[in-house]
Amino acid sequence: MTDKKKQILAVALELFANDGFNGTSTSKIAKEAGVSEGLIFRHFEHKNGLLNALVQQAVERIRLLIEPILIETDPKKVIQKSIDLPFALPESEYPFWKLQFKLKWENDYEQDKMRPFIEKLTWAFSNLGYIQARKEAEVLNHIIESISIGILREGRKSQEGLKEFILRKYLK
Amino acid sequence: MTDKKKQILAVALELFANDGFNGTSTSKIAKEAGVSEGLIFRHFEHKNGLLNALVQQAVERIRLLIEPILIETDPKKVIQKSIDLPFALPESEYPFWKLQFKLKWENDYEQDKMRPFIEKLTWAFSNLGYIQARKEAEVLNHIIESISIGILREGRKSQEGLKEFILRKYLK
DNA sequence: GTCTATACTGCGATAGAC
DNA sequence: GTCTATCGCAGTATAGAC
Repeated sequence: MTDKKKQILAVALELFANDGFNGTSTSKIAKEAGVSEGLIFRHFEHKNGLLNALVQQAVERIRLLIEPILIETDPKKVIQKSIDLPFALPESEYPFWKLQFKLKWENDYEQDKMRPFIEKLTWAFSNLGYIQARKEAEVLNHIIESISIGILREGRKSQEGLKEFILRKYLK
Repeated sequence: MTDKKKQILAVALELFANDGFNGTSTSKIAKEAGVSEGLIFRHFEHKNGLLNALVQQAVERIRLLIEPILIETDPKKVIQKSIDLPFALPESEYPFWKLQFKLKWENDYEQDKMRPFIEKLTWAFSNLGYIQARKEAEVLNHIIESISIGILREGRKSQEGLKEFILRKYLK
């Protein structure tokens, strides 16, 4: 992957996240990336190719993000790390995750990338003696998702107070 | 409001929810609504006027939706009705709420329409003896938001099992 | 640079309500 | 006879994909 290609993707990501796919023109991407518009089509064929590449990246990034949780063997740590997840996102990656959350509303977006994460949470709750471990996991996953959305939309600070509160709720 | 005007709004809602604002052309709206394109502009001035009208409707619908909760005087019923909220949405209104959730990602969308709802939840938890009533309310609000999203994306059934579970969690 | 899509305008015409 | 809601369609200007 050449530098210019990376640069195009980075700019496309930022613009798609802010203005939406249809709200972003290829010419604007080219200008902001400091490349000719033609180069975009050389690398990605059509505008949609840009989006596809970005979605592909998402699969890998999600995997990396939840991997430390999946290999954790202490159930309490699983839960603690899970709650920490949205707060640990580097701010530089906010546009990336913003785009993913927006894309979830598109009909052809493959859902369920978080399935193994929920399984692991279920395992953790089960291990801690919760009867309805699966539901407990789903609820916590809901909380984490919604907090993530809050952070991406209004910044980490808007949610920070909740972290300790939830940790205590689950790990007392 | 004439029938055709209503029809235009209904179609615009559906298309905006599915294909996004920028992804929907006024000519397509006109065709699907069975009206001339000119009529759209006669009634709404510009394409954005359509969106404004839809957002205006949202304010009112949200008010109607949470009103029964706001006037409730029994704290347990407040919580019970709140949890029931996303499950009680008529399926015919799903596109409407879908659009609202999508719009939340736009920069100029006025957030915080749910503020009074959170206040009421806080009041309820406070009344039930919870120490950190405010945080408790925020967490439940997160759960309800995320469940709503799940229902809008994957249907009511995908979340139904959680309802009883959460009710019991909070009202036992 | 080319070509298409799209927001928006303008206007003549019709049919029904009062 | 006027007013209002509508149609149908020609036309302009611009943006945007390629």
